[in-house]
Amino acid sequence: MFRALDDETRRLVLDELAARDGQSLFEICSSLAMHHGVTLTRQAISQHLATLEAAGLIATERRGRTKFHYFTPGPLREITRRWPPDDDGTSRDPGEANRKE
Amino acid sequence: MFRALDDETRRLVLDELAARDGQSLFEICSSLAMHHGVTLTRQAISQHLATLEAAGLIATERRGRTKFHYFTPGPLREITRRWPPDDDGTSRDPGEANRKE
DNA sequence: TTGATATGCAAGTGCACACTTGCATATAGT
DNA sequence: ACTATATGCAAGTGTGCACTTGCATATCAA
Repeated sequence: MFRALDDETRRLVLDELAARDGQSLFEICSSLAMHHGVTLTRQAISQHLATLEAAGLIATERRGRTKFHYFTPGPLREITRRWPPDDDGTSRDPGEANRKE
Repeated sequence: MFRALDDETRRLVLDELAARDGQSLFEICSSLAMHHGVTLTRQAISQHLATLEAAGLIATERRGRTKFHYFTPGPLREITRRWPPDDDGTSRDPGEANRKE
């Protein structure tokens, strides 16, 4: 799952599906090219989709010769579950102790 | 940041610091060995800490010859900010429930 | 100073992954 | 049947990263 998120193309795919769910492979390809200037081959995107599906971040549904993809953000909750926000009770300090990057 | 999370050792480091904040490099090394059976060289852990610091996930404070490390989970919030929980119940994919894993 | 502690820098190795190319498979329309 | 559409499988390539080894630097105590 963390590995699936460690790729900007895959993160953009999630963005695209979050914006418009249920796209096919070709639709995702053109959407990525349109909105984000990603010019990868169809096979590359297909492999990314397989990775995302293996991570449980997207679900697929096959209808006829087309495969539709849906964003399933469930696994993302594992992150905040593992490292919950450091809420020490005090009001949220906008200063936020570290000021780098 | 996502790349920093894409490594089990680094995730365990975050777990360790979340459990006991302000550990030194050697303390982290022994903690990882004790609790998780991680037997890496000190330099390897040091490189991981540098990666985590570059990602803004930990902050360091040098006192004397010792460097203390603190967990700063702020950047993790970017994840839920980018893909907020899908709480609208209008999913149009029937049978979309996670059935894998 | 000498010696022990705690960390930093740099080069080398092996492997995993992103991407491509080429061919195969399945479905829909005529 | 034939053709176009939509996706899948498999092998090859290049690069980045995790980890190690070796040496250097900085701080504390005697």
